[in-house]
Amino acid sequence: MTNRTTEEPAAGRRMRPDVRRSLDALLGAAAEVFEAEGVDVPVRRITAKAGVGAGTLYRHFPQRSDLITAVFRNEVDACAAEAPALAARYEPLEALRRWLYRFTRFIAAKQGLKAALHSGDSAYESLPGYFRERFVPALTQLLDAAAAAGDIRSDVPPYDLLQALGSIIDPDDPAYTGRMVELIVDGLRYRAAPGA
Amino acid sequence: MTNRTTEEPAAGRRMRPDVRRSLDALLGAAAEVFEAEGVDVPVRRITAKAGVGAGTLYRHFPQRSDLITAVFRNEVDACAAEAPALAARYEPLEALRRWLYRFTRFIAAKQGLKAALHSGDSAYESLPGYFRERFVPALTQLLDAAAAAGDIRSDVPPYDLLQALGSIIDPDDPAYTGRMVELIVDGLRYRAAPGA
DNA sequence: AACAATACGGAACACTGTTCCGCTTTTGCA
DNA sequence: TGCAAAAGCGGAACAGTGTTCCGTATTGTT
Repeated sequence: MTNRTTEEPAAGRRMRPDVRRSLDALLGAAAEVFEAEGVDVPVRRITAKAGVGAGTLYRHFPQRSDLITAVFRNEVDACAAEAPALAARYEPLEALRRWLYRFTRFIAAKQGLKAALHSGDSAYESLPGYFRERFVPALTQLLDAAAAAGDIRSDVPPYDLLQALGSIIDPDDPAYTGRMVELIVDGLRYRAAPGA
Repeated sequence: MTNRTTEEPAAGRRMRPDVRRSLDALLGAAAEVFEAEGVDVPVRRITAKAGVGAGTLYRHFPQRSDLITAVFRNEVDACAAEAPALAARYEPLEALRRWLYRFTRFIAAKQGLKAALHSGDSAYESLPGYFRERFVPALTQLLDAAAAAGDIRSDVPPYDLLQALGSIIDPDDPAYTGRMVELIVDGLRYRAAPGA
């Protein structure tokens, strides 16, 4: 895997080769280190692995969260993209349930990501924005379909659910996480408008 | 308020007066600083306010969480103690709902406490233990009563609920928090065993 | 080939939590 | 009461963090 960065050459200008090298090295190193040790890893470990100075990292990623979103962008998109696929293959309620599981597994797999999302630390400020932007439309589609089918209520804001599930998730206890997904789905079903 | 520490003189021995002085100063300073700036405040701020050295703090509270539990002990107990009171005054389901609100408000009021509870940081290890020990019995009573009345299902572990609510709470958005409490209560009602 | 613009590396800084130790206070005992 | 031993104290010192800054190296342009 050549690991080319997806970063756009700002304003049409070609990217300097040394910039591309550092960027690729940083993203590659960060991906490996995040996977192994979580997103809370010290910056020095990333720069060392990338063979790059601290200044280089901060010029490209002024906020820590910029690096994280860059690293996880593809996987976030993939998770969001599964919503339409599930909606096509399953009944509305079942599609919703499956995607919620998929979502929890995604967050749980990224060590420390959950804490970063909800830390309130200003270094992670831009992180929820990207997640919201991608996941809300995906979930909205599933909720609308299930509500139209009369399976669930329609007055719960999608972002509420993402926020709530994203907080609840315990990466070390998938069984507990699963029980809570079911409990919340049941909560959605409690006041379903019958028929469609 | 004289702010005498509640710490027991270990093994019956009387407490040295200088120990009592440092302990009281630390607990008083920590309480004020936690209130104003949250539990994540640097230790130096606490020791400075208490007029005490760092060594003194660490001898009395080897873990950061020891200081936090000591400071919040009374309030935790007060919150737990409201469960029986509510159970006596309201219908089972209403008592449960009210206590859950009370619980969320308690956690939300303590800046940074929520993050500390779920941070996974070893410095906060002993924190969930105390909370669990106090809150689980309180909540169990309410859940059992509501289940016996046929209002809610009976297969949800109390600690699951505490954990889930404790994570969901957003101190800056009480409305959202309230919606989630209601959603979870509805989830509990969805599979209620009818009658009692 | 020479120059300007850009980016690089890593030392330096500021701020954490935590440990360690010389000194002071208190206690127990004669 | 006087005095040695024990216990506790304060704060300097250490280690590890994120972040900035700047002299040097690389690249694009003429």
